[in-house]
Amino acid sequence: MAAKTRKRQEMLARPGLIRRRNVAKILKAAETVFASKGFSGASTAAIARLAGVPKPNLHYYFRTKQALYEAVLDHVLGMWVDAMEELHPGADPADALSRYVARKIDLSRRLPAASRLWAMEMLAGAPHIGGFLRGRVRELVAEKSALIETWIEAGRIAPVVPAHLFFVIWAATQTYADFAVQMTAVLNRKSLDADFYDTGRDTLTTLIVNGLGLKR
Amino acid sequence: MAAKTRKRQEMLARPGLIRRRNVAKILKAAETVFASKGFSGASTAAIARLAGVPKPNLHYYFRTKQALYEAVLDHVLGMWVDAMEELHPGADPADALSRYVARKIDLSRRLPAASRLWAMEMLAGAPHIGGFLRGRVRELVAEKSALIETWIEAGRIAPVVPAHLFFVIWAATQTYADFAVQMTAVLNRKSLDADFYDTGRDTLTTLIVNGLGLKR
DNA sequence: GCAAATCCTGACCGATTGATCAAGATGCGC
DNA sequence: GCGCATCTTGATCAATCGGTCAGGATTTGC
Repeated sequence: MAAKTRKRQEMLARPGLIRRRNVAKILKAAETVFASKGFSGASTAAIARLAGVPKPNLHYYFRTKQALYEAVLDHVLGMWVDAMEELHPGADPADALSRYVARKIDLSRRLPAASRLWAMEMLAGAPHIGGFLRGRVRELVAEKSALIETWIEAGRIAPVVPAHLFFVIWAATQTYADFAVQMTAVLNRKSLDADFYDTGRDTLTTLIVNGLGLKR
Repeated sequence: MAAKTRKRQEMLARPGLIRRRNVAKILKAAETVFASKGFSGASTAAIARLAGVPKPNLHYYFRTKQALYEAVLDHVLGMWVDAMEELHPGADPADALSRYVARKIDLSRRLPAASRLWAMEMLAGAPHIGGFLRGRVRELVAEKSALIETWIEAGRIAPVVPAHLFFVIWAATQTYADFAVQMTAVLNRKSLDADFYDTGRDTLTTLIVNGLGLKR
């Protein structure tokens, strides 16, 4: 039964050195272009140019612009969700929140395009990930909100509406990727170094930890 | 010398009831479309359709897409800058910061498209407002940062890097416009009512005021 | 009420869009 | 090194893009 020849779609997904290298190049370029121009504003020609491949070659690996976009999104959504696992039962509230903030800001520094693509999707009205938001993310937020509530009931942190706490954390960490251009412009810097992000992390952590009545 | 007929450009800027009404319709539609699709992704046809005017009519009032975009931006940039005036010497730190947060969140509720357009510009790399950021905004931030510093030196608020405090405030207030779609999806709500924004305002205000060692 | 200025719009333009295809080039299993 | 699968690419497609224009309709100033 282990057929020698599989279906077309599966074959296209099979390893193959050339394939993997080209797909990686295209995905990376696509993430950058989609993140700065949005889905409608991005052109497959621009992506192909940045990836260093002819346009028909891009369509050889990804049939449609939509398929390419969804492939890029998959990667981004995964990382976004995974980061929330820093908040888990048994962790010390101040520790867990600090770790989550640190991890989110680290993502903003190392992979800013991912954060920007997420933001771009939201600005566009989340037309491609509505189901994901109403499914996986909603469950995740419900679960983590319940955890925060237990901390509050146990008197370990000050009362707060968990969802809004998350909104603040998400916004204030992702801003270090999404609004990096504004930061460099306003501060008159050529680029943002590690110290800069560390200061951001410390500022936000202090506000949250002190704000929730915790001591560091 | 007060010529009866002025230059073409000035005449085009003259009042006129029909003109004002149509320009307003187009600007409003343009703000919405640019905010969700970005400059490159927005089509003049889509803007004209939403505004309820034929496409050539749109080009009658705004020669180019670029000119229309800049007209929309003007409006947005002005509001963004004005809000910062809540932070002024002589104000009580807790009061001033609370007011600024409240005003910014109020903007996010009442005029979300403006905030989204600002965010869209940043994601695109601020290609149209780089000069504005490095000029007016940089001055403004320097001025307000100096004010924060005086509060710190006077022992009225805990030490903090002013710029990063601003980054947190900007992000956590604008997120109520930029990421509203995510919020409705995650919380399973059809729309976000006034109570929702008030809770957000209170959450953020508490975090900042407590976080900076102030009592409410 | 009559000009002149303003406003409106169908038709149209070249450029760019996402996507396709045939045919050739290259890589790889055996 | 043969043969098949994979990869590459120039040429090309219809659709949409931003923008123009002529000329008719309407408003406005006097």
